[in-house]
Amino acid sequence: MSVTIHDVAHQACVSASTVSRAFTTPEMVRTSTRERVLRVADQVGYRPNRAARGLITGKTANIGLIVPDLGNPLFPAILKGAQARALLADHAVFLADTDEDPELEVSLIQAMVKQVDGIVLCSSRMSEKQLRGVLDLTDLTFLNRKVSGVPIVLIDSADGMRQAVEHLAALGHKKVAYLSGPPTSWSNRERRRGLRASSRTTGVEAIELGPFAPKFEAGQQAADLVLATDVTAVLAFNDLIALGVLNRLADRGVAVPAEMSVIGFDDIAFAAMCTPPLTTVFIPKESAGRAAVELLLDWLDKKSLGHTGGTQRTLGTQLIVRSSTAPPRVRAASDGHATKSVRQPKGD
Amino acid sequence: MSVTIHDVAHQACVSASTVSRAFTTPEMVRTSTRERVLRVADQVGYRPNRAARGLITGKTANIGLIVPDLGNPLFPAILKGAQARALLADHAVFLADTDEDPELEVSLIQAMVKQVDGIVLCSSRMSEKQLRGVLDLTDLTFLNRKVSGVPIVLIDSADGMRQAVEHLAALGHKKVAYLSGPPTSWSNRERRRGLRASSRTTGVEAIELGPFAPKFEAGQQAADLVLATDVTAVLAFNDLIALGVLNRLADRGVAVPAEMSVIGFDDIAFAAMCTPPLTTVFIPKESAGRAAVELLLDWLDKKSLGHTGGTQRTLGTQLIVRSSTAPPRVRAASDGHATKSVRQPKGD
DNA sequence: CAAATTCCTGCAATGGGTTGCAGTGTGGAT
DNA sequence: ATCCACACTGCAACCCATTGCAGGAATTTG
Repeated sequence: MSVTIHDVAHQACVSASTVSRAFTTPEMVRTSTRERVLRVADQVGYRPNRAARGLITGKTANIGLIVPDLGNPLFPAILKGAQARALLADHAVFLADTDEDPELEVSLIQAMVKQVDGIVLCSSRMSEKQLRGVLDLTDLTFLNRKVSGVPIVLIDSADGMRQAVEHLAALGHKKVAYLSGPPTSWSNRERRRGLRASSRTTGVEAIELGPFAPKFEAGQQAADLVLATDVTAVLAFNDLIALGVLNRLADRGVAVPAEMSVIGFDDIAFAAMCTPPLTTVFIPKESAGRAAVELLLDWLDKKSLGHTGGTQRTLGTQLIVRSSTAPPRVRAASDGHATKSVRQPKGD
Repeated sequence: MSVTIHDVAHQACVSASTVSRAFTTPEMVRTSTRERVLRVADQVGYRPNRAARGLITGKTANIGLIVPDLGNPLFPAILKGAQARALLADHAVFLADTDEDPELEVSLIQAMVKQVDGIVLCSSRMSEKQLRGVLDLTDLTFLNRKVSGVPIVLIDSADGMRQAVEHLAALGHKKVAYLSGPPTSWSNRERRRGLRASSRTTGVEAIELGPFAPKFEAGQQAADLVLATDVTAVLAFNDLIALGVLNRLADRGVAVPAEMSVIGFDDIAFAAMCTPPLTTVFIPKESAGRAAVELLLDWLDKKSLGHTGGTQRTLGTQLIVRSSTAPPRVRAASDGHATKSVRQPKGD
């Protein structure tokens, strides 16, 4: 059936051990022998069976990746970065979509455990208790969730929010609404934190609406709630919600940005494609995916060398100003109310 | 480290064989013994190592899934369906993104082969020659590519094109442009075929532009080419291109649908969210993903029973009329030029 | 009561590859 | 010529689980 190490060994008139060494520890094999072995292996199309190798080495060269919803373009983008980085390290990736279900998340982790060296959890929806239950099953790395003792990649959402609020303040907005995301989301907590902080420093009054599911439809729903208030700008938990707001606002005949400014989060591809193009906080999605895989791989290396201690990497954000934000319609003439310092953005 | 079958065996005072049988062939084990074993297994958190099992059974309970570009929302949607279906059958999925590179596709297949029971290839970009090289490596199932002797899932793009052209004809369009996709894409060939056929039956003149990459930016580029012609409607290879056209048309001050009608393909989520909402040909993305996995799994079952013969499943499409299509501005009064029969659409 | 079943369980081989240890052969030093 | 170190290579055990086969106990049959 499949060509094994023994077939190659036989063809090349050496033992299986030698073939194995020719691949894994080439310096232990005489040059002439190694070349012959590799030539034969190439001819017969031999490729080592990773599962079998993993059985004995304890390393599978696979990693798992778990996301809440592939329907949110944020995750395919992260996934793309993660997969590319894994490929660089010659690792394959197992993918699972939990459909926002924490229990399914747990059981998918359990199912994966034996086939991977570690798992990257994106925006995990697990409860603290569930989380503790899986923490020692394998090596976990979290993206956008704060967990101590393990590698984590965080996105500085609070700073993104600062940029967004300062932008609105500079335009002259006095009162804005935040459309809150899932309560269990760390990103949402950070964005709220950033909102409160920059609300204080800029003097912009902020109210909170929600929570809303991170979906387009929830944004449509939210738009009407926003219109029932007297805010002149709205900050959405993510672009999907912001796009929904834009859509519903258009239906209601509210001009964006003339009558209402809208800001999203994530900078998914379509934020730039809609009308008006959405002002949004860019998140380095592929970088984050890459970083998470990198941290996981580093962690595995370090662990095998006896080191410990969690690693953390924080990625910056960048407000992308497009056409969904403008000064509020009713506004005093330029009164110098803009923020004192528009600080330099961090790099990606 | 990890808990093995022997740990359970020891704890339950039986042999490893018995533990194994308690899981795989319960009826061979006395009820009392089985219950004790399962209880112990549960207590110590034993989960069979699938890689080890696969080594001896020849089945890994994993499948691979390869897509050209996760950045195109079509593929995450397919992926989501595929993963859900695989989960039903208790299979895990390996994911790989080829970044539209056929050579990478080949090597990713090779890397996966030993760890999966079969692979689903979505819109494979491989040449015929490359394809033949990998066909006997493992069990392959194709989505949107015609290959003989293996299971395939096809989407009836030609019929989708018919619906689109008849729609335009009914609106009174006389001359339309098709923005061609990747030359190696089977879907593109089908759409062209459907175009030519329905061009004949409806009397609508069709010109072809391109080929274009299936990306937003290519659509922006295409829009100007379209404006240089005298067509009143444009059919894009996919929604990404259509959205790009919409975007550029808006920039050029061309009103859609008043001055130009635009139709896309795929019905990605954002087709409904943009302005104007895009008329597009719906493709059952998740169903297609599910179907591909189902066919692959069936095929593997059948094969182990000695059956052969490729299976094929064709999925229907459905034109979704939104607001990017309308009668052409300059048009004779209702002249009965509409198609004779607007046939019933096929189900998903 | 002995013999034949039936039922359950354990032994040992198996799958594909890795690795500690021992054995072979070569060349250099004495 | 003898001894030794060193570089290669092969043997066999091992990773974890499955499965054909055989043995032992319990039950049925004659």
